[in-house]
Amino acid sequence: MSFAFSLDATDGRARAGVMQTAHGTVQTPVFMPVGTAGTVKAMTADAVRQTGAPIVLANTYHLMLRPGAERVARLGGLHRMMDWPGPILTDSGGFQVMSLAKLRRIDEDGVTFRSHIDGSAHRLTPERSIDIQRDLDTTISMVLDECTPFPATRDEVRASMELSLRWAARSKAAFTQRPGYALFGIVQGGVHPDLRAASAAVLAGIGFDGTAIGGLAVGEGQAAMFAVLDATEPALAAERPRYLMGVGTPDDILGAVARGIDMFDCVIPTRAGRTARAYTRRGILNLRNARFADDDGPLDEGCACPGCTRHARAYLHHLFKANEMLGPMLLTWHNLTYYQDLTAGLRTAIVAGRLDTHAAAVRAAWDAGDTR
RNA sequence: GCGGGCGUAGCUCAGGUGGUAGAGCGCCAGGUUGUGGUCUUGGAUGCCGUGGGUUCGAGUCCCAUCGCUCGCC
Repeated sequence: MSFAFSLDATDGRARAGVMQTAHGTVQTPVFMPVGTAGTVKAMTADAVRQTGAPIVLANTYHLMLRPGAERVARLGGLHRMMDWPGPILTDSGGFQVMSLAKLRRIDEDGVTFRSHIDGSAHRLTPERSIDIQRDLDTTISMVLDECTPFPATRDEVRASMELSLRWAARSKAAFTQRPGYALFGIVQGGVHPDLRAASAAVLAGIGFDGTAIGGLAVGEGQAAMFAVLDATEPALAAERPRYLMGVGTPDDILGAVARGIDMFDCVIPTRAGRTARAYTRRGILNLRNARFADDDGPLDEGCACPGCTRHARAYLHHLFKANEMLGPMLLTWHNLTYYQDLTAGLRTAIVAGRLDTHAAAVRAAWDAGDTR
């Protein structure tokens, strides 16, 4: 079984595809739940499967610090540890080094940093990141990149992007091809269309199984993000999956799918689930709000998750007020189910050639608001 | 019955020498985009037990009273 991606249908620039991997098949557009530390927080692997998610994320930085990549390998790899036989994509660690590590120094060869957990010193290079991801037995590895801060001057963005491209080439060289496994490159270039296009062209020359777009949703705003996608998409090969890293809100996903993006990951549904925020067909609800104390109805009519079919809003409200862990569990389950339903609906609409009208209807329901 | 202590925000309590009240928690609401179940930003709330007195002015001083509490009988 070799890694493969093919398109079932297109609608404008939007695509409905299928990704074949060593660990299973993934239909796109797809939303990948984030399981940073080898767990989708508050969820059993079985629960994640029941939301419909075909693939999950894990993180190189976090797992190399704890429990350690070699230990994961000795214990049989991430799939076995997590009870997740399906595909796993791991972030390379570059983003976390920037956002979490205490002291960090970037040089041409890599990045030196201190653990945010215990202050211990570590070194991450493109080669080391790829080795770790192989130890983890991740299905889709990501090249080590530098997530360019925002805002930054054009010169800073260019220098950062070029460093990421050199690291991408080294990552490719360090990656061992195995059937059904993949390595994705990452486009950087800030909000500059020409830098984005140039970055994508270089990555295409190196040759990756898929292309990620990184460095977005970092404060530039949705309009600027969409402008970057518009500028980048023409430079991306049609026969490779495109992955918009770290994005985003349901509305971000609607707009990005229409602009030719196939894959997403984001902490929003899981983190929001832990903080009582529910994403529903009728918009966003904060279940801590007192207005739900006596609300006997379902959280989101039309959702088949346990929180919606077996409990009332009032119970979910109570769980959060009482700080009971079942609250985050049920709401994470719901939010992930909602995101899966959202992307599945987009896929169906693309296949039917009616993405625009479908997306308009989805947005109209959000705008109508919660009418209870 | 006698002696001591205490009664201030929903809760626990701060409020030298008198100048019309604060904190923490809770409550109400917001933020969170390649994850710290984290953190954070706002907001509302007081017959300062009650009744008198002194004073220009009392949560603060005086008297009485009610309630709670500890000890002794």
